[in-house]
Order: sequence, then C-alpha cells, then structure tokens
Amino acid sequence: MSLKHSLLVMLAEHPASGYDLSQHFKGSVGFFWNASHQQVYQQLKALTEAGWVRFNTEAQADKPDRKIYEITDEGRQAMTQWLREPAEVNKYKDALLIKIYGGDHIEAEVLQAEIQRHQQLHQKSLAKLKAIEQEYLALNRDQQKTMHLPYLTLKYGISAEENWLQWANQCLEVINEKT
Amino acid sequence: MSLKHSLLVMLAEHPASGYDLSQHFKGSVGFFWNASHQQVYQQLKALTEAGWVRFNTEAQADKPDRKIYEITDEGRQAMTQWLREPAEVNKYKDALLIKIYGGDHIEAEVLQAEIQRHQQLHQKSLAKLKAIEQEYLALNRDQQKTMHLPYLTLKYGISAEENWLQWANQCLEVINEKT
DNA sequence: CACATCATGTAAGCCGTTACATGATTCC
DNA sequence: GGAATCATGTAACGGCTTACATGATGTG
Repeated sequence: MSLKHSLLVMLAEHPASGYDLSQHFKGSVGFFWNASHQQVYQQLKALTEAGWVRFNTEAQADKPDRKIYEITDEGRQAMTQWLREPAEVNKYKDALLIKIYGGDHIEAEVLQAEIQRHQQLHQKSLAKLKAIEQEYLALNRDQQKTMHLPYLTLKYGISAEENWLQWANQCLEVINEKT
Repeated sequence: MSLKHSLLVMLAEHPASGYDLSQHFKGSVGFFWNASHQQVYQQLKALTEAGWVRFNTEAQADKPDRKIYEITDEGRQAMTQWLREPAEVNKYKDALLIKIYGGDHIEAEVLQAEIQRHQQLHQKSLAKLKAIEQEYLALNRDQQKTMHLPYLTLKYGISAEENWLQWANQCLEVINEKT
C-alpha cells in the first residue's frame, strides 16, 4: 500500500492537518494519487500509532480545532526506505474503456455522449494542471530548482491529459463514421 | 465495482472458463482492466449466484475439468444497463510518480535506475500491444468492422504507452542535468 | 433558506491481495 | 529435477468506499 507513504512524502515537505492533506489530493498530487478524507484520517491514526507521525492540536477561533501532523524521525526513515524500494508498475483501470470495448451492445449516441462528458472533465483537469504549471513558471530559478521533480510529475499529468483528449477526438470520429 | 461487468462484457462475446477470462486480462484487455485469477473465480461464483451467468462442466482428458461460463438473459440485461450508465472518470494511481515527487530524499542514481526499469517494462507492454494491433490489421474488412470499438481501446493503450516512454526520457534528462 | 467550506471522525461492508492448496503434463 | 502451464478454488486480511455523524461560518 502506498497511501501511508504518500502522506509521509507530503508531510516531509511541511506539517499539515488531515484536512490539508486531503485537499492536496484535489490539487496536482491528485493527478497520480487519490484518497477520500475518511481514508486520510484513518491512515493518519494508523501512522500515529506506528510512531511515524505526531500531531499538535491547534485551537482556532470560530473554526474547529486543527490537528497539525508532522513526520517523526522514524517516519522519515520509513519514507526513504520505501522510496528506495522498486515501485510496482501502475495498473490502469478504466471503466470507460470497458464501456467502449463493449459499446456495440448500446446505442452509438449514448456512447458518444458519454465520451463527450468525459472530454469536458478531462479538459477541466488539464486546465487545472496548466494553471499549476503557470504558478511554477512564475517562480524564480532557486525556487524552481527545489520543485524540479514535482514539476516532472505535473508535466506527465499534462501530457497524459493532452494525449487522452487527442485520442477521444479520434474515437468520436470513428464512431461517427459508423452511424 | 466493474469487475463483474467487465466479465459480463467478455462473456457476451463468447462463453469462456475462469481460466480463459483471467488469461484475457493478460492480453489487450489487461491494459485497462486487471484481476487476479482468485478474484475472477470469486466473482464468477457471485455472478452465478446472482443468475447473471451459468456454467457447464467440460471434462478433459489429461487436464482438469473446465467450467465453461456463459451469460444469461438477465446477465445481458444487467450488462447493457451498466453500459448505459455514466462511468466514473478514471482515478490514476501511480506509486512511481510519488517516488519521483519525493525523489529529492534519495540518491539520483536510485531514482534513475528505477525509471529505467519501468521504461523496459513499458516498452515490453507497448510491443505486446503493437503485436495485437498487427493481428487486427491482418483481418479482412468485415472482421475489422466487428472489432472497431475494441481496436479503439487498443489504440489508446498504444498512445498512452508511447506518451509515457517519451516523458520518461525527458525525466532522465532532467535528473541527469541535476547531477 | 439552502448549499458550500472548514474540520473532524466512526462503522459497516465490499473489493482485492496474499497465502495456501491440489494435481497433472510438458518443456528445458 | 525444476519450472512453467493448465485448471480450479478457499481463507484471511487489509484497503477503500459508503453511509452516518456533528457543528460552525460564509455565500447565493
């Protein structure tokens, strides 16, 4: 499992609350890893019990308290050890592709509409990633240097989304020709 | 969950055994959906109990018996209903990208070696997909027509793998420059 | 007035992986 | 002799999702 370790990697950058971490999954990191807030809280509990993170409660006026988590030395050690281990090759699982695969069993229009719906969502996702890229490009050189590797993951997200959109257009053309 | 429905889509093409189905996941379908043989057998059991598939035991000389599963009318109905439902957008989860994201915590050489290892695996996967494409292209027009939609999913696999490999090369260059 | 955001969690259940189990044949 | 392929499964565990729960503030 990698969620625990993903959280450690994020906490190694700077301390954060469970809420912050789950919000982070809606940003650039969200492109290649995801978790619901429930799962984040569950894993933070497990990480605390394992001694890999600890937290301080921060009282807030007008808002609920925040538990600010930080990585411990043991956590940092566990993280670097994990980082050095070989990663499993990503297993792609996409229900839309199954629906296209079996698309002859339903009306072409339904399939087209669904692909178009996904196109819109992917376009949104691409726009978000490009906006994050603009933020990166606005940084000065020294700041960029420390973000070199995260930027590579962002670039992958952008190229993957662009590739997807290009393919979806071809898809719609082929299905149109059939009608 | 989509495994049940993926199995229905495959069985809608033609009857197959649990073994056949899990082998299918190692072929072209494996690019966008995966399941271990254990899970396939578990789900076939559940599908049988739900009345969506039924099986006939086929005795074989010198080999264990095969249970040949076929889709029932109820199963076919459940499948088309599922196909018509909107699909969730694919959630990409890639441990390698987390490792690159947090790659500053480890030696550049370790990271490079890991990326290169993945490159080899992706190259293999691409070669396999291209071999399947050659089989498709060797078919006559009528045969191709019935495979139009599965071919689209195959083309996605090819372009996604090519895109990945291109990005990995850029990655290695960037990491090299840092050293 | 309802909905979104901030902020935290528990409980139940399903999905999927890992480990275990069996047994024959074929290939190196 | 050992590994791979064919062919089927069960059991246990852990990961992840869904449903439920609370409560304040700000926005349309």
